[in-house]
Amino acid sequence: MTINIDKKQFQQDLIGWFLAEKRDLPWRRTADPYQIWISEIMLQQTRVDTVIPYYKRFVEKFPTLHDLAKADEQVLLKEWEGLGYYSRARNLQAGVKEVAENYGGIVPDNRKEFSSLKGVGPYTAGAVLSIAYGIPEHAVDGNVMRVLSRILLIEEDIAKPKTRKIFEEAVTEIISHDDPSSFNQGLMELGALICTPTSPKCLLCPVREHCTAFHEGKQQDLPIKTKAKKNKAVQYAMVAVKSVDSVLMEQRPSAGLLANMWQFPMLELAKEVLPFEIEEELSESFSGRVDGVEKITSFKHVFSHLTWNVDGYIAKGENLKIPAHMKWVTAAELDLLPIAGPVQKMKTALQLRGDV
DNA sequence: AACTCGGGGTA
DNA sequence: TACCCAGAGTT
Repeated sequence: MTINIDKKQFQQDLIGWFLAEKRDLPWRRTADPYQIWISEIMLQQTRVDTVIPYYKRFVEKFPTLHDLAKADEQVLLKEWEGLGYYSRARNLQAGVKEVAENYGGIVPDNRKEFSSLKGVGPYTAGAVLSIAYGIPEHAVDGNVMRVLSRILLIEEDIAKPKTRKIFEEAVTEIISHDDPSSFNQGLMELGALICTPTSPKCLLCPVREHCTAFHEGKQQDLPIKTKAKKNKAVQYAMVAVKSVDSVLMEQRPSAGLLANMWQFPMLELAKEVLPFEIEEELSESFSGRVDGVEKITSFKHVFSHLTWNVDGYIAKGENLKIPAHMKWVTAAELDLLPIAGPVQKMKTALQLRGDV
């Protein structure tokens, strides 16, 4: 594509603004490629304000690459609990382990090697390489596509995968080779603070004079993005089966939604059911006796692509034959298991009743 | 290319 | 509600 801006002047205006106005974020206080890597993984599809406390706890718990490489996965997932997209945590550890074993513990400083690691895609590779190593690599995220779609008046649909390549080529063309880190971060900072999705603050924009959309009054119409399809709903029963001093928990499969996270045993339901039907279903699946089933709560949990409608039950179980992915835990042990949002809602309901 | 994968802030 | 967020992996 043809780029009709004054590159040098644009770089100077953008970087000058960034250096003067950048937010004081915890990952901007380190030069450690490992810690910058962590921040970029956490920031995927996740807001800065959400990440900050997780990042601080995480680097305190796993200060070096080797600390994370040797960490227990349950402990790792517990640190990630509530942040979402849990495969990020497991992929990050897989990548870190590979660096420890195959790269002498040194994070690779080139795109080919670094982006071969688990969880490191085109954006994260460019972000870490430019920020940690000062290498002029593109780092195109949602902010960058929005900002550049306006500045360069790019009207391709940013929801389409191949559109990202257009922006990568554009960044490669205009990136500063003197300060690639500030250039890439400047584009993202601009997207976060000034060139926002709705109501961009053009009158405060340091690169307004370079912006084609602003000159043509089209900043509100960009970027072009087609709509995502909406999600589906699924009905579940979530059952806290209690014995004398423990409750039954099950671990989810190692792949798919909430992989390896724990939950109270769940039954997918075709329709609304009565408590005695829950009782029959559970007694049969455990070849034992489950009784006293009582509904204690009901809630909805919305994921990005599906919705869980959950009825929460409590029950008593004796002499159950439980499968390998389940175990009985005490209240103290329960607090150590990584659980996702819907399970946390159930746990809270149980705690309010004094049941766990 | 389309789908999967969380959770929360915001208009 | 619907959209968006410092995206990547799988199919």
